[in-house]
Amino acid sequence: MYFCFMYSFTEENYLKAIYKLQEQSNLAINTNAIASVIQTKAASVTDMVKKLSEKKLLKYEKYKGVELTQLGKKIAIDTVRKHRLWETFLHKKLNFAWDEVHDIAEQLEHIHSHELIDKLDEFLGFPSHDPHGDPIPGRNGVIQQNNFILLSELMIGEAGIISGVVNHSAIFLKHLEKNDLVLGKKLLVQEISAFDQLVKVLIDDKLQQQLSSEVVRNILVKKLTE
Amino acid sequence: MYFCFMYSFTEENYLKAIYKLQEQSNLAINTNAIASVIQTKAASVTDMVKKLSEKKLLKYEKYKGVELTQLGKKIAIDTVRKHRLWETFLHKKLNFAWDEVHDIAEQLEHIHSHELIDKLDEFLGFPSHDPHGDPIPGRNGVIQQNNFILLSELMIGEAGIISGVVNHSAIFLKHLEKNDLVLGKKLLVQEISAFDQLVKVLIDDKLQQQLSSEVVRNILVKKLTE
DNA sequence: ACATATTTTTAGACAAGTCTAAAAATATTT
DNA sequence: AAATATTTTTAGACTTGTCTAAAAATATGT
Repeated sequence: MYFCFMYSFTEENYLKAIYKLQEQSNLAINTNAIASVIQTKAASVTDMVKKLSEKKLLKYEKYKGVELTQLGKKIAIDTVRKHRLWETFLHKKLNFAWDEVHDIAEQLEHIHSHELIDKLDEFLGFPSHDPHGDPIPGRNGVIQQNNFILLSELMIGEAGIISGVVNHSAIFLKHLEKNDLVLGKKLLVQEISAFDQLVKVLIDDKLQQQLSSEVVRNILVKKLTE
Repeated sequence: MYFCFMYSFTEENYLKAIYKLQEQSNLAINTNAIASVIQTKAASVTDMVKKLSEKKLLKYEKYKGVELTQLGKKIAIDTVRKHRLWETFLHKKLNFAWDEVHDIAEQLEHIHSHELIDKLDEFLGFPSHDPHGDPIPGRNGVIQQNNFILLSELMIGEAGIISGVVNHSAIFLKHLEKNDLVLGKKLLVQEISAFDQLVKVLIDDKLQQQLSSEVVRNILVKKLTE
């Protein structure tokens, strides 16, 4: 069992941001990248990173970038778990739209109580994914990896179930919702225009629709194999 | 509609504390009283009270004490509303015991989202009271006053329904729960010892029990009139 | 390899909120 | 009404987290 200190709102946000960057690529994580995720300045990141390093939450070498320690990663994943469970609560129980849950969950994820989050998990029926299709880490910190692929990777004649999104912005999510492109829908790729790359899909074997390449590059599907 | 600034965690706590003191008595609210509720020092209270005064949340005259403005009172009541709704959620939906909900609700009450709190209210079925029997302010800020009386005020032969508590400490609440003295139970006063003031009550027409004067002075009941 | 551009860090300042210790005001006692 | 006790405020310092502007280090172009 790791020592259960209490980390601040800000510390948790830095750890979450660094974790996110670490998952996204194997490149060294530099100050500017963190600053852009956190919406702050590089100088502030340097200060904070030094403090986190002293607390053994990450390894930091001047001018070389940072890397989370086991402990830092555990806190980050814990915060992601809380975020995604709260998002699920807001969507499933309080009927918030999937584009409205993120900002409120950003606040809720910093409530400190292991018991609370475990009881919330149970109340929600131990959900495996949040409203955007992202996997919810277990209380042991294990994240079940998705094997979703981009809708843009499907060939003509192939089908998939909408299972997640790459772009999480409210404007994109609202756009999908308006076009009936929500989690669980079945999509069959019928045609890809050689001229403008528009993709003609059949939604749930009923409705035909044209999707822009911007859209198909941001939808994740579980490929159906007949 | 009042101007919807964002108040800090700390500001909300000060306003809540002052509101609580204002409800408890009509005496001027002095720095030390606030310090003791907030668990801080009088000097810190002076500093904060000046800032709140500049923000028009309260009226402050040096050495004379403070008084909430309309706006300050509105924020305070709003915070109480959030606190009690979250307590209700934790108890009713997540099955926390009534002595466990306070500390978590102290954190949750500072989440900023009117939409969240209104949807939570709806999800809970617009509850009128929290798990300790305290009334939940409406979204308009109106608090329905209870007409509960102390169990110690009942005469021999009179009966009441347990409807609230005066002492909110976890140790007292745990004690009540262990003795089956929870909200909704019917109590009939059968005997009051002239010697040691122990009160013999009949719980739900079944179980007889002796209650200390410390206990009967901290239970609120709705008097039953036959 | 040298000059230039970019990134990162340092230095010093600021805001919120807290503290201790001392000074000022108020309250109480005689 | 003077002396004492209590309460409240001020002054200056500290912490967390942020910022700007300048300095130092690293990366890039030719």
